[in-house]
Amino acid sequence: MARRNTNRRVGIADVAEKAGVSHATVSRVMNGNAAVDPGIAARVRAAAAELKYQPNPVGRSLALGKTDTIGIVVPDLANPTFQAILRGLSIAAAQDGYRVLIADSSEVTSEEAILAGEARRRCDGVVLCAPRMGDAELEELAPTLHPLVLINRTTIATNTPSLSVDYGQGIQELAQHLVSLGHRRLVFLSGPEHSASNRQRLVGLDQFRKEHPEIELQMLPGGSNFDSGHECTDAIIASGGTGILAFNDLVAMGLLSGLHERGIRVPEDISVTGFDDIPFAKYTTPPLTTAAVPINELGSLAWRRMREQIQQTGDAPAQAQDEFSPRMEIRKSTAAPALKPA
Amino acid sequence: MARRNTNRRVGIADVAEKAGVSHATVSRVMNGNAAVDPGIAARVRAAAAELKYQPNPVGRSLALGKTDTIGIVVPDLANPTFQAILRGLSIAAAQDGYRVLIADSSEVTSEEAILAGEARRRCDGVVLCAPRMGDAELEELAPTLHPLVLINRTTIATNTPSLSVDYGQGIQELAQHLVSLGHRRLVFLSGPEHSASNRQRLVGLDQFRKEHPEIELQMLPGGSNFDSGHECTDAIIASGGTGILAFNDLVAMGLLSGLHERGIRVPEDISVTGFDDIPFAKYTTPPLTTAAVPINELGSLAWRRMREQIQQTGDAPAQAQDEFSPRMEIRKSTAAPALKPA
DNA sequence: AATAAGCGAGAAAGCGTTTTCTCAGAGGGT
DNA sequence: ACCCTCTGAGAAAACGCTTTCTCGCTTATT
Repeated sequence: MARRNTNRRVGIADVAEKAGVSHATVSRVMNGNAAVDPGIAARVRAAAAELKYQPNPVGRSLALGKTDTIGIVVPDLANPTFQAILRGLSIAAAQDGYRVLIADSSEVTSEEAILAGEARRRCDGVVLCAPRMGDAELEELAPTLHPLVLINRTTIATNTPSLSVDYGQGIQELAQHLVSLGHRRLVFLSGPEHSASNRQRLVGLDQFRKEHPEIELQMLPGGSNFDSGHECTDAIIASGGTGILAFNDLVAMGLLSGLHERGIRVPEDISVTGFDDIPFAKYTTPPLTTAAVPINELGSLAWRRMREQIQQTGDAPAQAQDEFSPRMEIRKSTAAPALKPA
Repeated sequence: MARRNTNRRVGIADVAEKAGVSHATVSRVMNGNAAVDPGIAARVRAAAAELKYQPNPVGRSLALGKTDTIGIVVPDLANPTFQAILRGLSIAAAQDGYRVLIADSSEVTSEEAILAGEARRRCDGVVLCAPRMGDAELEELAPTLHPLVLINRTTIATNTPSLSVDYGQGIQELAQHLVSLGHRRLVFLSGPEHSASNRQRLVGLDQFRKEHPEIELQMLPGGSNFDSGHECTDAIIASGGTGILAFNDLVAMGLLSGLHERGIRVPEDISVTGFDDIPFAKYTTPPLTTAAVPINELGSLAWRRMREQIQQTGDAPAQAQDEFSPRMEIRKSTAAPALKPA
């Protein structure tokens, strides 16, 4: 067996011995499950206090079949959006006595299922945040993860609660905003290939194209962070576009920085929009026009949906599908273009 | 006992039965600990694969006495500095097969010890990040947390590995920078009362005062986030200071925003400095002069120090005390004051 | 007063692993 | 041919807890 009971941490047996009762009774007192003689209960509590006894959560988890922990897997912990979700989730869960275990897939699609599975085995449930995996894989994985909440992704077959944002609508509104300012040549700096929210933006922009055939709209491959925005600077300049729709605020900020380095003024020469409205978006130079996603609510709502499943006594699921609409935040990074288009 | 073994997840017993061996043998095969007949091993592996067997980590943890998880407790998960540390820690730990459990004390000092204790019981070690608790309490708590790594805090009696930043030196350099620009009336917007790094800044500023008796240096109570910086705007204006040393970048950004609302120009009317150099500091309006802390290294180094303790076979500790010096980042939020002081 | 009912505490099983202990059988040495 | 050693697999204990089961004791009922 494992380590011999040399200088072991104080366990239930120690308390039982000190109080002169069986460990079953100690357990009963600590959990208040069954009726225990008040005198004995007091003796047990005194012994526990004196020994500073704290139940071992691992033993407890094994016996109870629950860990009071949920896992969250995110594609990139450096992204403020995911940080905010994590924070909201953690705080909400803590209020109900749950902890959160984190897993960062670092945008490595093939790792997601493994990380999620591992997390699920250690936890009572999993929040899968913006998974990059394919629909088929997700569909197959979802049931095995069961108390599962999806963020920025939905399943069809398996009825899993999900939280989503209407990125398609948001990007259309941003494009519309640029057009109404007078822009005629737009560029979309797309996000990670496997990002579902990126696909939603693309679908939204297709719709936009249909409604505005007169507007030129280019697509440029990008990424999801500062650096990818920064790296796109020259491609953006070469594109001749005057209204740039960045995949998110981070990309927009990287681009802002790159344009500044090249001496190109925003918004005088080029207008730039972000997406998400991360807390810093209003502090950029210039403050960023963006579509605000309620990132603070996302985390806490994810916990609520998770809790509903965990507490569920086993009957009707009634899985909620929550959808949020982004809210336009018009700031200083967008303005009418200086030159009339051809 | 707990739930009856109704439709249970597949366990080691199922694999054993399918392979026609005892579960002890299955365990041996899965862990490769003892010699097992190659034929039997193959049979076991086939059975495990067919049943998609994955060992239950909780049972494993109980038997092994380890969870392959470490905890981190931070005062505020909304702070990008702690987010960066968390991220660095998580990624580094993941590389060695460890996960991280998070606990956010929300700046409630009295919660820290409890959260840390709980985390320690569930995990193989704890990283205590910028704890706000008193020295006495920390000294007392440290041994009970044992595989422990401290960030922004040290212990004297108990020899615990710690990572610290020389905030005292950093704040002096920032003050010196303002003075060399011509500022004569400085204001320090102090941080959370119980923050050790705030105390270090105060000590550094005391030193600064001795070396520059001609400079007026006021202290104003503040906080550690956007809002506290924002709320201080009027007090800052009333102070008459021209060079403002904010507790950190977040406070500085809040102040920037407040000053902008009042129509006060930075750096023309007032110069502002931050601290930490969070990723967004270079994108503020104007870009923030600050003292850069190597936040990316902090997390990964914390893991290295933790791993050293976990792997330690029990002999000589040799606990490392790492100290970093902040690096000045002079940007656009500081400039020579417009008016000569009286 | 005798029996039923009820309360409460100990014994023991069970949660899912790992690991020691034990022992059967194979193989080699004398 | 016999005994000893060695390999390797099963039995069982251990990890630390919760909870069912069981049973002794007290109290109420007729």
